Amino acid sequence: MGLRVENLGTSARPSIRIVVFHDGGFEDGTKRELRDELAWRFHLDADLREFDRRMRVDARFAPVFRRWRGMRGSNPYTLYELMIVGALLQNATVRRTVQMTEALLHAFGTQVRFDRRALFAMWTPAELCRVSEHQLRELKVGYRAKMIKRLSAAFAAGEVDEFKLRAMDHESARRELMALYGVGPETARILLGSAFHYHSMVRHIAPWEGKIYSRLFYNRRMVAESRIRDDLNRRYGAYASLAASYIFEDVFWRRRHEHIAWLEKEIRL
DNA sequence: CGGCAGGTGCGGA
DNA sequence: TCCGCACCTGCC
Repeated sequence: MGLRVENLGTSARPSIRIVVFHDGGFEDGTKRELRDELAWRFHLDADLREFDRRMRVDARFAPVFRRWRGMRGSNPYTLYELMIVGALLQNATVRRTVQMTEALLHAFGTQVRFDRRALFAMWTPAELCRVSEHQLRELKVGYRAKMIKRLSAAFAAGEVDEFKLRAMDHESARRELMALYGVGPETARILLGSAFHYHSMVRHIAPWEGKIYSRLFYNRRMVAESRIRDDLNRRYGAYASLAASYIFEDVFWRRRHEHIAWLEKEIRL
Protein backbone atom coordinates (compact mmCIF):
# COMPACT_ATOMS: atom_id res chain seq x y z
CA MET A 1 0.00 0.00 0.00
CA GLY A 2 0.98 3.58 -0.57
CA LEU A 3 -0.40 6.17 1.79
CA ARG A 4 -0.93 9.89 1.58
CA VAL A 5 -1.62 11.70 4.85
CA GLU A 6 -3.59 14.94 4.68
CA ASN A 7 -4.08 17.43 7.47
CA LEU A 8 -7.73 18.35 7.89
CA GLY A 9 -7.64 19.95 11.32
CA THR A 10 -5.98 22.37 13.68
CA SER A 11 -3.98 21.90 16.87
CA ALA A 12 -7.17 22.43 18.87
CA ARG A 13 -9.23 20.09 16.69
CA PRO A 14 -6.79 17.65 15.15
CA SER A 15 -7.93 15.58 12.20
CA ILE A 16 -6.21 13.73 9.40
CA ARG A 17 -7.29 11.86 6.31
CA ILE A 18 -5.41 8.86 4.98
CA VAL A 19 -5.64 8.19 1.24
CA VAL A 20 -4.73 4.59 0.41
CA PHE A 21 -3.25 3.53 -2.92
CA HIS A 22 -3.25 -0.21 -3.58
CA ASP A 23 -3.45 -2.74 -6.37
CA GLY A 24 -6.27 -4.89 -5.01
CA GLY A 25 -7.07 -6.84 -1.89
CA PHE A 26 -7.97 -3.86 0.27
CA GLU A 27 -11.09 -4.66 2.29
CA ASP A 28 -12.95 -3.28 5.26
CA GLY A 29 -11.00 -5.49 7.65
CA THR A 30 -7.77 -4.19 6.19
CA LYS A 31 -9.00 -0.68 6.74
CA ARG A 32 -9.49 -1.20 10.45
CA GLU A 33 -6.14 -2.92 10.83
CA LEU A 34 -4.43 -0.15 8.93
CA ARG A 35 -6.04 2.51 11.09
CA ASP A 36 -5.01 0.76 14.30
CA GLU A 37 -1.46 0.25 13.07
CA LEU A 38 -1.09 3.87 11.99
CA ALA A 39 -2.50 5.02 15.31
CA TRP A 40 0.23 3.00 17.02
CA ARG A 41 3.15 3.98 14.80
CA PHE A 42 2.39 7.69 14.97
CA HIS A 43 1.14 7.44 18.57
CA LEU A 44 -2.05 9.21 17.57
CA ASP A 45 -3.81 8.36 20.81
CA ALA A 46 -1.02 9.77 22.99
CA ASP A 47 -2.36 11.71 25.95
CA LEU A 48 0.01 14.63 26.36
CA ARG A 49 -2.18 16.79 28.60
CA GLU A 50 -0.20 16.13 31.77
CA PHE A 51 3.05 16.66 29.89
CA ASP A 52 1.78 19.99 28.52
CA ARG A 53 0.66 21.15 31.97
CA ARG A 54 4.03 20.35 33.45
CA MET A 55 6.17 21.82 30.71
CA ARG A 56 4.14 25.00 30.42
CA VAL A 57 5.66 26.23 33.67
CA ASP A 58 9.22 25.13 32.92
CA ALA A 59 11.43 28.05 33.85
CA ARG A 60 13.81 27.68 30.97
CA PHE A 61 12.26 25.78 28.07
CA ALA A 62 8.55 26.58 28.30
CA PRO A 63 8.67 28.36 24.90
CA VAL A 64 10.25 25.27 23.35
CA PHE A 65 7.54 22.98 24.69
CA ARG A 66 4.89 25.41 23.50
CA ARG A 67 6.38 25.62 20.01
CA TRP A 68 6.37 21.84 19.55
CA ARG A 69 3.13 21.15 21.37
CA GLY A 70 1.75 17.81 20.25
CA MET A 71 5.05 16.28 19.19
CA ARG A 72 5.56 12.69 20.24
CA GLY A 73 7.84 9.77 19.50
CA SER A 74 6.68 8.21 16.26
CA ASN A 75 7.89 6.68 13.02
CA PRO A 76 6.34 5.19 9.89
CA TYR A 77 8.32 1.94 9.88
CA THR A 78 8.06 -1.58 11.17
CA LEU A 79 10.43 -2.47 13.98
CA TYR A 80 12.63 -4.41 11.56
CA GLU A 81 12.84 -1.50 9.16
CA LEU A 82 13.69 0.98 11.91
CA MET A 83 16.32 -1.39 13.26
CA ILE A 84 18.00 -1.53 9.84
CA VAL A 85 17.99 2.26 9.77
CA GLY A 86 19.51 2.19 13.25
CA ALA A 87 22.32 -0.09 12.06
CA LEU A 88 23.00 2.22 9.10
CA LEU A 89 23.19 5.26 11.38
CA GLN A 90 25.91 3.77 13.52
CA ASN A 91 29.29 5.41 13.41
CA ALA A 92 28.54 7.19 10.15
CA THR A 93 27.86 10.70 8.95
CA VAL A 94 24.40 11.50 7.58
CA ARG A 95 25.79 11.55 4.06
CA ARG A 96 27.22 8.08 4.41
CA THR A 97 24.02 6.74 5.98
CA VAL A 98 22.07 8.07 3.00
CA GLN A 99 24.54 6.49 0.59
CA MET A 100 24.33 3.07 2.25
CA THR A 101 20.54 3.24 2.48
CA GLU A 102 20.16 4.05 -1.21
CA ALA A 103 22.58 1.33 -2.25
CA LEU A 104 20.63 -1.28 -0.26
CA LEU A 105 17.21 -0.10 -1.42
CA HIS A 106 18.25 -0.13 -5.06
CA ALA A 107 19.68 -3.62 -4.68
CA PHE A 108 17.06 -5.32 -2.52
CA GLY A 109 14.06 -2.97 -2.19
CA THR A 110 10.94 -2.76 -4.33
CA GLN A 111 10.19 0.42 -6.16
CA VAL A 112 6.52 1.36 -5.96
CA ARG A 113 4.75 4.13 -7.83
CA PHE A 114 1.63 5.83 -6.52
CA ASP A 115 0.25 9.32 -6.21
CA ARG A 116 2.73 10.47 -8.86
CA ARG A 117 5.66 9.43 -6.67
CA ALA A 118 8.19 6.64 -6.88
CA LEU A 119 9.37 5.31 -3.52
CA PHE A 120 11.19 2.24 -2.30
CA ALA A 121 9.66 -0.31 0.01
CA MET A 122 12.24 -2.12 2.10
CA TRP A 123 12.96 -5.82 1.65
CA THR A 124 11.63 -8.37 4.10
CA PRO A 125 13.83 -10.20 6.63
CA ALA A 126 13.41 -13.47 4.70
CA GLU A 127 14.52 -11.84 1.45
CA LEU A 128 17.62 -10.42 3.09
CA CYS A 129 18.50 -13.86 4.45
CA ARG A 130 19.15 -14.97 0.88
CA VAL A 131 21.73 -12.21 0.45
CA SER A 132 25.31 -12.99 1.44
CA GLU A 133 27.40 -10.86 3.76
CA HIS A 134 29.83 -10.46 0.88
CA GLN A 135 27.09 -8.97 -1.34
CA LEU A 136 26.24 -6.52 1.41
CA ARG A 137 29.86 -5.50 1.88
CA GLU A 138 30.14 -4.84 -1.83
CA LEU A 139 27.52 -2.14 -1.30
CA LYS A 140 29.94 -0.46 1.12
CA VAL A 141 28.06 -0.97 4.35
CA GLY A 142 31.24 -2.20 6.04
CA TYR A 143 30.97 -4.15 9.28
CA ARG A 144 27.26 -3.33 9.42
CA ALA A 145 26.77 -6.19 6.95
CA LYS A 146 27.02 -8.70 9.78
CA MET A 147 24.46 -6.78 11.84
CA ILE A 148 22.03 -6.64 8.93
CA LYS A 149 22.41 -10.39 8.38
CA ARG A 150 21.98 -11.30 12.05
CA LEU A 151 19.02 -8.95 12.57
CA SER A 152 17.29 -10.32 9.46
CA ALA A 153 17.89 -13.89 10.60
CA ALA A 154 16.41 -13.12 14.02
CA PHE A 155 13.27 -11.60 12.51
CA ALA A 156 12.91 -14.31 9.86
CA ALA A 157 13.13 -16.96 12.58
CA GLY A 158 10.37 -15.26 14.53
CA GLU A 159 12.68 -14.47 17.43
CA VAL A 160 11.49 -10.87 17.63
CA ASP A 161 7.82 -10.23 18.29
CA GLU A 162 7.13 -6.56 17.75
CA PHE A 163 3.64 -6.84 19.21
CA LYS A 164 4.83 -8.56 22.35
CA LEU A 165 7.47 -5.88 22.79
CA ARG A 166 4.78 -3.20 22.51
CA ALA A 167 3.07 -4.61 25.58
CA MET A 168 6.24 -4.72 27.70
CA ASP A 169 7.43 -2.22 30.24
CA HIS A 170 10.32 0.07 29.34
CA GLU A 171 13.07 -1.92 31.04
CA SER A 172 11.99 -5.33 29.73
CA ALA A 173 11.67 -4.05 26.19
CA ARG A 174 15.09 -2.42 26.43
CA ARG A 175 16.64 -5.64 27.67
CA GLU A 176 15.07 -7.66 24.84
CA LEU A 177 16.19 -5.18 22.18
CA MET A 178 19.75 -4.95 23.47
CA ALA A 179 20.04 -8.73 23.33
CA LEU A 180 19.93 -8.47 19.52
CA TYR A 181 23.22 -8.36 17.67
CA GLY A 182 23.83 -4.82 16.50
CA VAL A 183 21.48 -3.16 18.98
CA GLY A 184 23.31 -1.30 21.73
CA PRO A 185 22.23 1.45 24.11
CA GLU A 186 21.92 4.17 21.45
CA THR A 187 19.93 2.13 18.92
CA ALA A 188 17.75 0.86 21.77
CA ARG A 189 17.08 4.46 22.80
CA ILE A 190 15.97 5.37 19.28
CA LEU A 191 13.75 2.28 19.01
CA LEU A 192 12.19 2.73 22.44
CA GLY A 193 11.29 6.36 21.75
CA SER A 194 10.24 6.15 18.10
CA ALA A 195 8.76 2.66 17.76
CA PHE A 196 7.51 2.03 21.30
CA HIS A 197 6.75 5.54 22.56
CA TYR A 198 8.47 5.17 25.89
CA HIS A 199 9.16 8.70 27.09
CA SER A 200 10.16 8.23 30.68
CA MET A 201 13.62 7.82 32.13
CA VAL A 202 16.68 8.83 30.12
CA ARG A 203 18.99 5.82 30.17
CA HIS A 204 21.65 6.72 27.63
CA ILE A 205 23.05 9.80 25.91
CA ALA A 206 25.42 9.32 22.96
CA PRO A 207 28.60 11.46 22.99
CA TRP A 208 27.55 13.75 20.15
CA GLU A 209 24.15 14.26 21.78
CA GLY A 210 25.89 14.91 25.08
CA LYS A 211 27.87 17.72 23.49
CA ILE A 212 24.69 19.37 22.27
CA TYR A 213 22.91 18.99 25.61
CA SER A 214 26.01 20.37 27.36
CA ARG A 215 25.75 23.61 25.39
CA LEU A 216 21.98 23.86 25.73
CA PHE A 217 21.72 23.10 29.42
CA TYR A 218 25.02 24.28 30.90
CA ASN A 219 26.49 26.52 28.24
CA ARG A 220 29.64 24.40 28.34
CA ARG A 221 31.50 22.30 25.80
CA MET A 222 31.23 18.93 27.51
CA VAL A 223 29.47 17.82 30.67
CA ALA A 224 29.57 14.20 31.87
CA GLU A 225 26.82 12.00 30.48
CA SER A 226 25.85 10.85 33.97
CA ARG A 227 25.29 14.42 35.15
CA ILE A 228 23.14 15.38 32.14
CA ARG A 229 21.13 12.19 32.52
CA ASP A 230 20.57 12.61 36.25
CA ASP A 231 19.62 16.27 35.87
CA LEU A 232 17.13 15.47 33.10
CA ASN A 233 15.56 12.66 35.11
CA ARG A 234 15.34 14.79 38.25
CA ARG A 235 13.84 17.75 36.44
CA TYR A 236 11.40 16.03 34.11
CA GLY A 237 10.70 12.78 35.94
CA ALA A 238 8.37 10.45 34.05
CA TYR A 239 8.65 12.63 30.95
CA ALA A 240 12.42 13.00 30.87
CA SER A 241 13.18 11.47 27.49
CA LEU A 242 10.19 13.14 25.79
CA ALA A 243 11.23 16.50 27.23
CA ALA A 244 14.81 15.94 26.09
CA SER A 245 13.63 15.13 22.57
CA TYR A 246 11.63 18.39 22.41
CA ILE A 247 14.68 20.42 23.40
CA PHE A 248 16.90 18.48 21.02
CA GLU A 249 14.55 18.84 18.04
CA ASP A 250 14.10 22.51 18.72
CA VAL A 251 17.76 23.41 18.32
CA PHE A 252 17.87 21.71 14.91
CA TRP A 253 14.75 23.58 13.89
CA ARG A 254 16.32 26.87 15.01
CA ARG A 255 19.41 26.03 12.99
CA ARG A 256 17.37 26.39 9.81
CA HIS A 257 16.62 30.03 10.60
CA GLU A 258 19.64 31.27 12.51
CA HIS A 259 23.34 30.55 12.53
CA ILE A 260 24.39 28.63 15.64
CA ALA A 261 28.17 28.58 15.49
CA TRP A 262 28.82 25.94 18.16
CA LEU A 263 26.25 23.60 16.62
CA GLU A 264 27.85 23.76 13.19
CA LYS A 265 31.05 22.49 14.74
CA GLU A 266 29.31 19.58 16.44
CA ILE A 267 27.51 18.16 13.43
CA ARG A 268 28.78 16.88 10.13
CA LEU A 269 26.58 16.14 7.22
C1' DC B 1 47.53 10.63 5.96
C1' DG B 2 45.49 10.44 10.61
C1' DG B 3 41.25 11.42 12.79
C1' DC B 4 36.60 10.82 13.17
C1' DA B 5 31.54 9.96 12.24
C1' DG B 6 23.91 10.18 15.19
C1' DG B 7 28.06 2.67 18.12
C1' DT B 8 28.65 -2.00 19.10
C1' DG B 9 30.62 -6.52 20.43
C1' DC B 10 34.03 -8.54 22.81
C1' DG B 11 37.59 -9.76 26.06
C1' DG B 12 39.57 -8.73 30.31
C1' DA B 13 39.73 -6.21 34.88
C1' DT C 1 29.75 -3.09 35.47
C1' DC C 2 33.22 -0.74 33.41
C1' DC C 3 37.07 -0.04 30.19
C1' DG C 4 39.85 -0.30 25.94
C1' DC C 5 39.95 -1.72 21.51
C1' DA C 6 38.89 -3.06 16.65
C1' DC C 7 35.91 -2.21 13.05
C1' DC C 8 34.05 -0.59 7.09
C1' DT C 9 34.11 3.49 4.63
C1' DG C 10 34.44 8.26 3.12
C1' DC C 11 35.32 12.95 4.10
C1' DC C 12 38.07 16.64 6.06
